[in-house]
Amino acid sequence: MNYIGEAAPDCRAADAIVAQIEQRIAAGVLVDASPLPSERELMLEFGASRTVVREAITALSNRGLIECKPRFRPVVRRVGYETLMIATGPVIRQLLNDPRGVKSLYDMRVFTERGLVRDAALRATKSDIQNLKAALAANQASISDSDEFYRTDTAFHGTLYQISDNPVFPAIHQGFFSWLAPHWDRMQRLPERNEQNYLAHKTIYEAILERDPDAAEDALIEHLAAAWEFVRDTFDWEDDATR
Amino acid sequence: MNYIGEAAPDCRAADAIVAQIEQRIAAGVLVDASPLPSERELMLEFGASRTVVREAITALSNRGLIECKPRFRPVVRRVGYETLMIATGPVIRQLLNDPRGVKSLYDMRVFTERGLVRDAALRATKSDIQNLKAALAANQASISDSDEFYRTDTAFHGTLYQISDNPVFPAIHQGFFSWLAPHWDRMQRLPERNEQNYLAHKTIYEAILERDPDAAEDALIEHLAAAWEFVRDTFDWEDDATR
DNA sequence: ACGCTATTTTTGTCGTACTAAACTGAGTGA
DNA sequence: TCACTCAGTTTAGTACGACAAAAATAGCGT
Repeated sequence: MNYIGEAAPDCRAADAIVAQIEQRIAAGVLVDASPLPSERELMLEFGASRTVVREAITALSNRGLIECKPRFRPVVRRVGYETLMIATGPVIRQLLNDPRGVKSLYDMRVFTERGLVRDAALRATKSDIQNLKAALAANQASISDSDEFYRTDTAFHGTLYQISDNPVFPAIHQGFFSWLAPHWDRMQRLPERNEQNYLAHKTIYEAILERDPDAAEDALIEHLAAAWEFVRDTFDWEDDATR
Repeated sequence: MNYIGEAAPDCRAADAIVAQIEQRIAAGVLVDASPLPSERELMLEFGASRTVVREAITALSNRGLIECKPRFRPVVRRVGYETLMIATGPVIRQLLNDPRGVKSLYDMRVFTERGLVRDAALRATKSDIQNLKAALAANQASISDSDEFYRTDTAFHGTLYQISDNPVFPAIHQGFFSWLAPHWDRMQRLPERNEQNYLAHKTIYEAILERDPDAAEDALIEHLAAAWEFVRDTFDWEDDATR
């Protein structure tokens, strides 16, 4: 069995072109945000037919390395960790068709944030804490406006993802947010629930302030468990534990 | 701004076909491991040219929803969490061109396993512990055979990923393993290092046995930090902190 | 120098054709 | 009867040409 991300020994002509272009993007020959050469140029350059060139382009597009607007030139996009989320998007959407997929993903989120708040409690800098405080204040200020509260809620959690200096985390936050959003949009939002969530955030914040990772983790678990109860009702899962 | 995993209002004909086929796979009309209809059939069915059909097929292939061997019929593959890793593979490879990418990913692994060992210490069942014990024994038995040790080492960590009942974790383990493997292959392996790693595994195991999450986490951190020191040397990073 | 229009590219899609490989079934031999 | 071989058929991979529509560009007029 091969590795997961492998390429079989190139049998398709397009794969070779894909590899070449990938390399050029990595090497910086093709600069970020600049358009790809036209298909004809690529044909000449690689000595392939337009069919193959176009196939390569779609492949690169699906991999998230270039951005293809319908009738425009493809644009090179230097890969960042957001690109990961683009590539995973379609698959995730498939997985979320099954409510269990939503649960699994949500559990992943809980797992991640548990680790994050622990780390925050242990290693948050002054500036981190200031950011958290600001996010919390914004959160409190918007309790009565459910839409705005949703945004500041997300932002508060996002701040947690930024405390770690690992650039992967903000991308993951973006991913969780956009994947789970459709399900959260269906949840009814009420000021009293907002209040409850705000208080949970506050508890987490204070635990971080007191450098108490266990308390922070417990508060987060309780917070997200409560939130899950709100969301689970929006599913029309027919409780088919069989399938 | 759109969601991350969205599809723009279909302007490309292929996208419509992709969506249709995606839906059929999700609905179970196209069964797992069964071949896709031939391109001609799809042409007739969707009233599109072969070009478009083929484009849709490559897209599905890149998304990991079907498996395309060079001259064979594409095979439907019901998406699981491994599919995620397939989709992310190419992007990850790009990110790993930069040593900082390797570091970020490795840190993600450390972060993940820290949470996993904590959970294991708190919630591992008898059967989990038995699995860990077996993995540890296999690990010990292969200290002198570096190749075999590498396998059992990976398996030991993999056991940690399986303790959580979340199916995402085993997939993540597969991902970490295959992405980081190329770098680890370059690391020289010596029996004494194997011994050292085995002892670290044993410490982790014992901490889990004693239901001590902090000790387990600390042992894991130390273990992976030491392993990182071994790997970092294999990079030819010119210490360009500028870029 | 600026805005509008006409011309040229370029992309998206279609059709056809040809090659080589995989699939199918009939026929042959043990 | 079964397995095996070999031709014929189907299909994927690739190439070439064509055309409409949209974008990019050049040219024109003011």
